[in-house]
Amino acid sequence: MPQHLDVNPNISVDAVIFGFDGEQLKVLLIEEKDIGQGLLRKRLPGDLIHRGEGLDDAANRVLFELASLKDVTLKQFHTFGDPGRTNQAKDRKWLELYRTNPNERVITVAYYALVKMADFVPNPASFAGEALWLDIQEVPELAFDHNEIVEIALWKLQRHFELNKNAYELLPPRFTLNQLQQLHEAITQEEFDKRNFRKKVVRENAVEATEEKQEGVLHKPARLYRIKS
Amino acid sequence: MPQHLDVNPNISVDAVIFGFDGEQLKVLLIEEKDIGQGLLRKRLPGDLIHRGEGLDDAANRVLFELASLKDVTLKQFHTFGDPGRTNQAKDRKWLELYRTNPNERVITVAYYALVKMADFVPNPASFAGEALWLDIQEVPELAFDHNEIVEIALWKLQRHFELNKNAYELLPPRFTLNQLQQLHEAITQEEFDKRNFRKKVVRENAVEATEEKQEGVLHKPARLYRIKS
DNA sequence: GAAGTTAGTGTAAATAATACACTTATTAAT
DNA sequence: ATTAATAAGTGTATTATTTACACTAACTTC
Repeated sequence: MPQHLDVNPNISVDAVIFGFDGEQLKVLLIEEKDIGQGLLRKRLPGDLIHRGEGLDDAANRVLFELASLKDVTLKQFHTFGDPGRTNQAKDRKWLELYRTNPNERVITVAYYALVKMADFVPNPASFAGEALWLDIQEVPELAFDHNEIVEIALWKLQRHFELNKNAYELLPPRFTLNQLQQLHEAITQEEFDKRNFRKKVVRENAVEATEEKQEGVLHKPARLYRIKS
Repeated sequence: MPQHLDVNPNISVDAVIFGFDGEQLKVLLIEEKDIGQGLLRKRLPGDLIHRGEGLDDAANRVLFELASLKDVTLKQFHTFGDPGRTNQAKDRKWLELYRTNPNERVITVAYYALVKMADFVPNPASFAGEALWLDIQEVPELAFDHNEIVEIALWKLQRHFELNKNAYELLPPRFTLNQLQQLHEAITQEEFDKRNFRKKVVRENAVEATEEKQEGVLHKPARLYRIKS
């Protein structure tokens, strides 16, 4: 992470990117390269903002730089500003290595987004390390307060998911109603009745059936649906 | 507004405080003293944060300093960080007078809260100016991007009002069902049917009738209710 | 053709939402 | 005392939404 001269040392942005692999809700993390200091930790994609850079712009820039993701609809959901949030012992070494002033207090404006996992092309040659998807259930200890940020992002996502029609971001262009249901279940952490779920989908009138069917499955193939334009 | 040495010049907090007078939703604004420079403008209560001060703490401090309000449940709702948000011509003079570095870019973390208007004791002797309630419909042009901040605060309030059971913050300890209805109408900007509204209130089971009645009204007096403990 | 697997479908009951009009209790004026 | 004015308080029928629940159909592999 090169240090720009025109960086604002007190303000960063972080992004919690959710993906869905058909079964589990995933979150995109950056695993830093081991630079021979016993430093190998995972964190959210994020960085200090530049002077004169808008917050949304910074979030989009960072996401592109660290994960080659573009044109993602990011939603700002909370700003984390506890004065001790970057003062834990586990983060000390990293700060000393990468920050010109490791004691500077940093607040971070956090965003979340839903993306189709297929849109994400991992970029292992990045200077910052490797980006990877992890199951939301299996997120290890992260840098700084990033575990808390993920938790709150998930909570906000669950809270706003019904209203938020861009849920389809997470699905391929053609999908089965079961995939749609599994997505809802993965996000809300609830189970729904198949028939009732389908009734609701029909009522909401946002998807339409195609003539296509699943192929290569070892059971009755499901009809494929798409989003109504 | 005295300038502390230990201020963070890039980060502020602002608070949108909603009150209800029985008819209209109000917002609490600070009207600055005319210091003989043709400067007499209204703004939200807010200020730069101190170094090492948490965001929530800063919001509570500012609210106490500017409006003597204490123990208010503040909800952080958005962070405004457009690089041009403090660069409008209308704000130039003020920045030059009050800020050691008027060109510094400032992001602001915004909070909102609902308060009983009776809890607010105006504090006209404040160095910063006078605090006053204005109808949400009649908010004039404010400093910086504060009109936008009020608008978004209102939108969030409307969005989260149903869920948010602390609506009763805005009512006196004993209230009529009509007052409760008017409050809902003031916030949602919709009208409800009296009978249906009462049915819903009964279903939600959050209030109970007392033996007391309104006094001194020139019509059938309404029964007074209170929040169930 | 049998076994295994997921797809796909309907109905009844309970709850919630909506639309709508008259009587009652109080005060002020005569 | 009577009346006028005002907001309080109350019920019912209709429609929409939510919930609970079990069997047959289509495809693959052996």
